[in-house]
Amino acid sequence: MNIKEVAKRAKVSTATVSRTINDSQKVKPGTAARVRKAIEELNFYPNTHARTLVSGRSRMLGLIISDITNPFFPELVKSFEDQAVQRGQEVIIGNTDYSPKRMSGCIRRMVERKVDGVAIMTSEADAALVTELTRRNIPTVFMDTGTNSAHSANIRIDYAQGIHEAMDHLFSLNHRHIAFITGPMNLESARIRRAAFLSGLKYHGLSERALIENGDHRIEGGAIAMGNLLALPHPPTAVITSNDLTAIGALGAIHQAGLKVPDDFSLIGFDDISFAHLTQPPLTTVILSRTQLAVTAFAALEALIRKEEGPHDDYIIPTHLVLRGSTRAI
Amino acid sequence: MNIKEVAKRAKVSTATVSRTINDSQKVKPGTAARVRKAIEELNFYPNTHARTLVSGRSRMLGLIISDITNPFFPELVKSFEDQAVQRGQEVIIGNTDYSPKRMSGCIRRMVERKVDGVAIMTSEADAALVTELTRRNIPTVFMDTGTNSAHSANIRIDYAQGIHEAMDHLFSLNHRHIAFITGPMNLESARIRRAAFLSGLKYHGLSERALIENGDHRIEGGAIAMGNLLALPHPPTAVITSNDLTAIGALGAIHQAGLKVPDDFSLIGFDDISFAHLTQPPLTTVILSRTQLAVTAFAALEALIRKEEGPHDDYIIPTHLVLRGSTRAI
DNA sequence: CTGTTAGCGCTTTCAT
DNA sequence: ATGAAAGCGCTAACAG
Repeated sequence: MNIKEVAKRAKVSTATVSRTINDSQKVKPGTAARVRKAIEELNFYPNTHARTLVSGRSRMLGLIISDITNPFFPELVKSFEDQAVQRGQEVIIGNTDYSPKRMSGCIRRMVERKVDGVAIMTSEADAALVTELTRRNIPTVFMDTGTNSAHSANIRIDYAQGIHEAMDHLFSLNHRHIAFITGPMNLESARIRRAAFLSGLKYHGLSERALIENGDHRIEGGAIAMGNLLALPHPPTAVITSNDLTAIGALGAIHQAGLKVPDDFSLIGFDDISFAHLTQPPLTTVILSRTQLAVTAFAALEALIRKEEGPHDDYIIPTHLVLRGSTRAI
Repeated sequence: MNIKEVAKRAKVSTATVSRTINDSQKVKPGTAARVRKAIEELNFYPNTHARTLVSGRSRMLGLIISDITNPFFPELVKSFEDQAVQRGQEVIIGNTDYSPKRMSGCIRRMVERKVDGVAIMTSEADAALVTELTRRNIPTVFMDTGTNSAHSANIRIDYAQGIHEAMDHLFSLNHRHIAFITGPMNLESARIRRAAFLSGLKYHGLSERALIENGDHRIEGGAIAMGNLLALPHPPTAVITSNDLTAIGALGAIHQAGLKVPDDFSLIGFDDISFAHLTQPPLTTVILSRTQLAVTAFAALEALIRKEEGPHDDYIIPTHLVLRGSTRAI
């Protein structure tokens, strides 16, 4: 079942069938209709691999993420795929599992499959591994890392805004002794959040009371860090965490200690993963819209693929505080 | 950059390069080494589309799921992809969003991309839509629906086992008034769970006290159903739900009413989504291993693709109760 | 063991 | 507006 059979049935050449499939203007409506009828009758689907081979465009996009089971990613993946499918593009996904080795494997797969572009949405991207892409001039979009160039774009996330909103909120609730639980310090994005906390403290004239514990962006780390905070002679009255998983761990530690949120502690997370509003109490947190991120990344990638030249706008994703039940005034 | 340039550089024919790439035995080690060196130096990656075109095999698999943001799926997707990547296969994912129309779109994409096989892991599969696959003799694996044939296999999930284990557990805890909150009754898998509850009741001689509320496999439905149960003159002492989301909704309703789990109610979920152990208290639930499901589906698909004839074994995934903190004796 | 060559199904000049 | 024909990069006979 191929274009030849369609051509035979419609009594035209394969070129005309091809033109019809590709909506070329130069086909007489009557002829096109005959071709379409034949396609319908034969249940013909064009072979994308043959098309790719000759056109050089695969209509496939790569999407590299850290781990689909990390609740940050599914929504991102879904929105990105929706965009792609709407435009007739396919998405192939790469899970790096936070490993540089697997990352380079992902990139290799993308190159082999001749993707038209790739979005690297991991927080731990390693610039060195991406040379394979740049060398081949494959359009690439990064999150948080990398720079804008002819074949790549960087989506910046404004972590600071959300953190500052969280601190303003806590400040207005009379909290003056606020702690921060970080993510892993080898992550650029975790360092940015930590820095935003520090600058917020400064803004409110609280710099001398900086209270920081290290977490790992996982539940366990949050629980341990919170334990340390609770053991302090003067524990903080409020805690901001580098992500929601950390906050969930902290919440557990607080409960474990027989204390309550928000009565004894105010707690604010970051990310707004889907489970954040299901905790007891529902977690006040900072939203980073994965949909917005996906839509922006896709648009940036498309622009790159279409080689839209000129200094494109900076892509930047805002973050915002969303109030739920885990904070209260003292 | 293609096989020709590699051939030129290694001073062999393209056929020899192809043989080397494909680990054909008929290449003299020395020649193979020279070819590999050239590949390395030129940074050559074979074009998969050309390979597909000539070999007829795309080394791509389709995986159709309902919705990647439904916590049931990410783990399934990850395990399936892991298997595939290990064997040099790519996975393209289709989200049906529970819509037959989108399902048929997914299938069309799979056919166009010439996938070697497809795993349909939605619970709401519509047999009619799949004819496109069967007509083209594309190996297909289903979950819960469909039958075993030359080009398709069915993975059965033993929902009843887990439900019965849950009921035995509750019975041993002296619960005699047990309710069940169902999923949407148009889902075969939800009907099976409901039937398992009924048969369990019968087994324990409790048939005359069947107490069933309808849910929708979402949080809201669970909350509403639990509200109805709480409003009863004689509320049950324990509740089993058709999935974890329903249990989380029920948990919220119980808390809302000022009651506690497991003190006032015992609660058991189903699925063991990743958040199930993060609730307060951690949810006792029935595990359906997504990893096992993915591994089995992948193996079944591979067997089909290799055309391993003969009446293959029935594929069946067990389910088991996992004890956590939401049940207690009365 | 290695080379030559005919396609795989499609798009795209170049003619007509 | 349509057709003929030359490849896209690779694999798989078939020859040697």
